[in-house]
Parts: sequence; structure tokens; C-alpha cells
Amino acid sequence: MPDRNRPSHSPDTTYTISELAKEFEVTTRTIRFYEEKGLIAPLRQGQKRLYTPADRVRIKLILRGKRIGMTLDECVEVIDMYDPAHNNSEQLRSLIDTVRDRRARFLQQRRDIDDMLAGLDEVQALCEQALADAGDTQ
DNA sequence: GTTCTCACA
DNA sequence: TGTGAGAA
Repeated sequence: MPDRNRPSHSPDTTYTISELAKEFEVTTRTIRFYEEKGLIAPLRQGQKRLYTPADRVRIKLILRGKRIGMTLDECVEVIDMYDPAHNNSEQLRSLIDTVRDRRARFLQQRRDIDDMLAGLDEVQALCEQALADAGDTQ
């Protein structure tokens, strides 16, 4: 546990793989797997991996994307949009299109989830009504 | 505890 | 999309 005494918001804080694994409730194996897939690129201190706050954010984004059903490749696409590695105006226009497209897909996904939740509300209401009716006849 | 690689689903 | 095992 390096930087035990450094404030967690310090920009040069680093994390070990086990710290991040514990924090995000994944195995160290999983974090190495993400690295192998090119989703993160931690620093090295000899053989040991050292994760920067930026690496930590990337892992957080990966796991968030995963929770909403995105593939790792899709996570990469979204994460890369945060990267200001694009410079010329043609690339920037292209990025705006990508963001627009991604936004549209997220919005559709949100509408789908809302509809599914509404469906669950109906099912639950029916169940509760059925229980209440059964109670009346006993 | 961490690294890597190979196999496996 | 990961996990488990074995060896270093």
C-alpha cells in the first residue's frame, strides 16, 4: 500500500492492484485481464503494477459500462471519447458525431429501462391485488 | 503478495 | 468475459 499518508485526491497517488481489486470488488485477475485487453495501462515499479488516479477512473468507467450491458469494446469506445488525443477539426467533428450517436443509444436504453420498470410495476400491482383478493375470501 | 502463461468455459 | 492452476 504505497502512499498511505498521501491524500487520496493527490494527483500522484498510486494504487496497487489489490487495492483497486478490493475497492471495486473484482479480482486482481480481472484487472489484469482488462490490461491485457488494452483497456488500461498501469505504470510499472519493477514487476509490480502501479495504478494512477486516471487508471482508477478508467476501471470505474469500465465497470459502469459493464453494469449497463456494454461489451468491453464498447467501454473502450466511450472511454476513448474522454481522451483529448484528437486535435484537428476533422477529428473533432468526427468525435462530435460519435458522441451524438452514443448519446442517442444511451437515451434509447434509458427509455427501454423505464418501460421495463413500468412493466414490473404492473406485474407487482397485479400480484398485490391478487394477494389482497385472496385475503378477502379467507 | 505479485508476476506470467496455459488451459478452459 | 473472464477464472483456475502452476511456477517463479
